[in-house]
Amino acid sequence: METRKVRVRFAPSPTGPLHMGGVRTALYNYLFAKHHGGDFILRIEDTDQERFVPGAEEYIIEALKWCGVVPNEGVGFGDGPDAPYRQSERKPMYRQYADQLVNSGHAYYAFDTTEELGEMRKLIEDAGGTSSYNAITRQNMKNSLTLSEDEVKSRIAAGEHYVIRMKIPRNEEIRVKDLIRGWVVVHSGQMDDKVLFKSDGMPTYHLANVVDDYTMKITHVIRGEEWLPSAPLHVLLYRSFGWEKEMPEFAHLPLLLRPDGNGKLSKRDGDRLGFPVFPISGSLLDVKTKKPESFTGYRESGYFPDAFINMLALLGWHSSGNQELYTMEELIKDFSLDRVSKSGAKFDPEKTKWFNQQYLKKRSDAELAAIWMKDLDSKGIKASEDYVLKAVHLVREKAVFANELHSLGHFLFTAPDTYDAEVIKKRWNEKSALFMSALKEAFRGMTTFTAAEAEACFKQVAESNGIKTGEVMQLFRVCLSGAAGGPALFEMAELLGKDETVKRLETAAVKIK
RNA sequence: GGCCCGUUCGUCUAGGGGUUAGGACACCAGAUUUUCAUUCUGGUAACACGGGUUCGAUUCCCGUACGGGCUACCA
Repeated sequence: METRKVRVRFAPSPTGPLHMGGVRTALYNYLFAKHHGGDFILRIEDTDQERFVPGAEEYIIEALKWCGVVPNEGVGFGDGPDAPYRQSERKPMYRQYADQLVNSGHAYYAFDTTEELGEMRKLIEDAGGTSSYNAITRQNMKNSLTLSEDEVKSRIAAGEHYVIRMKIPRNEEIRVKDLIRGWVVVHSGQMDDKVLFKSDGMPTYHLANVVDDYTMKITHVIRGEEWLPSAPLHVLLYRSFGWEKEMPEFAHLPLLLRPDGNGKLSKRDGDRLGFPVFPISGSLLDVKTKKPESFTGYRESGYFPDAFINMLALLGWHSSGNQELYTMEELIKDFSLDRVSKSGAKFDPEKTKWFNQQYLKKRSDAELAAIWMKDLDSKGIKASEDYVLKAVHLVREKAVFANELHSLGHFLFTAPDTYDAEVIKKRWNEKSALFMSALKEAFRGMTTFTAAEAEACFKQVAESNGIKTGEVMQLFRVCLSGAAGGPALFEMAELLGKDETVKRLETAAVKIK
């Protein structure tokens, strides 16, 4: 029965940085589209010029690119048959649809001022009523249902501000079929006459979203659960337009919740608990205060995009098996909306780190070396590719993030200037100092200096000095690296090379007192 | 307040009328490792509650509680 080509859209509004919940919505749309060989469209919903944030759109585009969730049509990704994809650029087309609804009796003009609306709401609230502008209350307001045709005309002619409201039927059950939750039924008496067309000449989300989805031939609307309450209105809109046959299917995704306590995940939680909430770092004006606010991203925190995506995919969706690690191809192959959970998912920063670690393990030495090399460059440290490659090999197993490679192995490039005080206090004495001196001389005399040879030499010197290797092993490590822990000791010595090892032992003998 | 949605280990989840309720993160213990990390092995830990339906409910139904979302000329 469903023969149309699958077309889905991600439709954020440019009011700030796209947060990870939005990325997940985009991802699920993308996976669904690709799974069905369909189209994934990016549409920018900028019908509210008050809340427009410069740069937000660019941020959204860059974020999607970094994540590899790439639309095949839409703002920033090339035009398709339904361009433009920015609602502000589609402005001229909405009015006719609003008029169509007025003419067919599904909508009406309303002239009430903000003050009048406020008064009405207060009255209803005091009386213990529920919804505000509805089949009952609209009879007492200033609109084309209560005013004479002539007065409506003259008000409009006089340039009075007005909006167009949906005329919600008085007594009907509105049924929405949600692919994740099943049928959701709402009584029209509980809905209110939402504004469809604003006095500034722009449509509201409700009108624009339905008109665009219809004209763009969207087959499935996959969006956050916060839209579920307005879904009945959208169904009514399709019906009023006579577009029921073309109405897309709906799927409302469970929300991403904060790790501790309850509630929707927000920027604040990230700041407070120390994890990124956004895909990439940046600074944009706050939609409310209009002041610049900077924020940290997964990219800058050292996460791999595929790890980030893998984690996000599993926050609200799971296949039937026990698989946790998925490539994008596997996600596309396995994804289905009927396996999306109904309940909100608390975000777990710890598991996100684990995902990154898994992906780091999959990276080759060369890939990690390239990242470390950049880091070294920025610090003005010169090193050969071959050397960095070997350094990666030594420290990679300790890393969760590629950007911590340097802190894990900085001593492979720069000699230590401080030494672990605890180890020195415990192990540095006359006897061990003597040993280090003997070791240094023994090393100096070696012609080749492999890890195995260095280790054999170390043991021999220990034996001839009547000292147990356990007593001086860690001390040797501290002399070389300054740190009590680190990579395999003799491997490290081999990489540093004989000369550097001897030199560091000399320096240590002088510096440690 | 009203409406809507939800509820399996601390967290993400699998499962489904009869199961030792499975996996993963985290945590704990042991093994390996000169250290740390890795790896391996093992362990603690869950069907919100109350009624039904049923021979039997964690699974189906209804309530309750709790949680969340929405309730703008915002999306």
